[in-house]
Amino acid sequence: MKTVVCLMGPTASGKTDVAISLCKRFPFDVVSVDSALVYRGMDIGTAKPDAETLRRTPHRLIDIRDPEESYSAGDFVRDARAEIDNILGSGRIPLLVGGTMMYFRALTGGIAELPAADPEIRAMIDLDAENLGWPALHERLRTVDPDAAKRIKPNDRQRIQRALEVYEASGRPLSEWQSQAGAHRNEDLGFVKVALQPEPRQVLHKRIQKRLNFMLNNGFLDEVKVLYNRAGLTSEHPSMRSVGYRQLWQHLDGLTSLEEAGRKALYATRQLAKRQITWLRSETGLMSFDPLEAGSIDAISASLIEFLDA
RNA sequence: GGCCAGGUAGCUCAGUUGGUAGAGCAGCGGAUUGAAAAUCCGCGUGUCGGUGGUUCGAUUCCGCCCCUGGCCA
Repeated sequence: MKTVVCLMGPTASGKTDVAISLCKRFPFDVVSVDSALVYRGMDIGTAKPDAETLRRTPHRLIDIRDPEESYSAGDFVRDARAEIDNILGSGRIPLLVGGTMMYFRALTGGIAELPAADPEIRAMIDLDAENLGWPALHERLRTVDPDAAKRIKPNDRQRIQRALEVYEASGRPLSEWQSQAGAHRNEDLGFVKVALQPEPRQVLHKRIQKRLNFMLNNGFLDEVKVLYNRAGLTSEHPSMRSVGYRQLWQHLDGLTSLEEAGRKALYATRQLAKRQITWLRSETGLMSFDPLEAGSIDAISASLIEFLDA
């Protein structure tokens, strides 16, 4: 069984620094697990490692999409598996680093084979939702896929839409697809999971604030302006719904002051961190470390050596 | 100094014809199967500025005091 190391943690927990340190001690090659770092031209607001860092410590699955394109958990599982095989094939060890917990979950726990997203079907569902409201579409879902309707809340537009989309695209309910024995389980890989969890929460909040201020003082708004001025890009694109970008876009739309946009971006980042921490709590077999504690790198290294020798 | 408005949750505010109070935001907990930095679900955290009075009972009515903002001096 081949070992793959996962380094997970909430935003601003210092994952990149830890990854770089670990790369100096082990024959690791880094794969990014981040739904926002995949986009080109989104550098400052995503806290993407800078060019010099990437030159010294290459990260795979960064800058692989245009912001007008979308990327999905399914795409990630396919891409990540290819990169992992690549790294293993060269005799090195994959280090998966990131904060997109659903990507980790999909990779390590498997993800069902499903029809891909279909923009036309989504547009039609959006139109229906505008006329009827999401709870009505939830009722529609109940008739075609009662199991999914039971699971999905009447206001959860994204999941209602996805479930209806799958049914309309394939004629089979989402629940049926998902109950098929999990494809892409990657059971031939041994995932070693390391989590970075700074304590207490307030410390993470301070780091988030400091980092956001730094971004705003170092060209974040200009970066968003460039994206804002692109003819084909809208606030509806998944890339532009990212934390920070969304709020600054609203400011450029004249809906909020810059100050308010900054405040809202701060709130959104904290809430993101909270959701990431919730994912981590439900993760099993995790080795947790506080990255802000002295000697944490040594502690992580010591724990990893056991697994890497085996 | 005088007059007026206000002082209620971390913030912005609502409210109680007298029976110790509730929204939004923030925060906290949870869910999470091709948009996941997304999308949802749940939870009110409080000397109602202070003090004295009236009252069975005062955050609410009255007096005094303190604080903030505005107007007049």
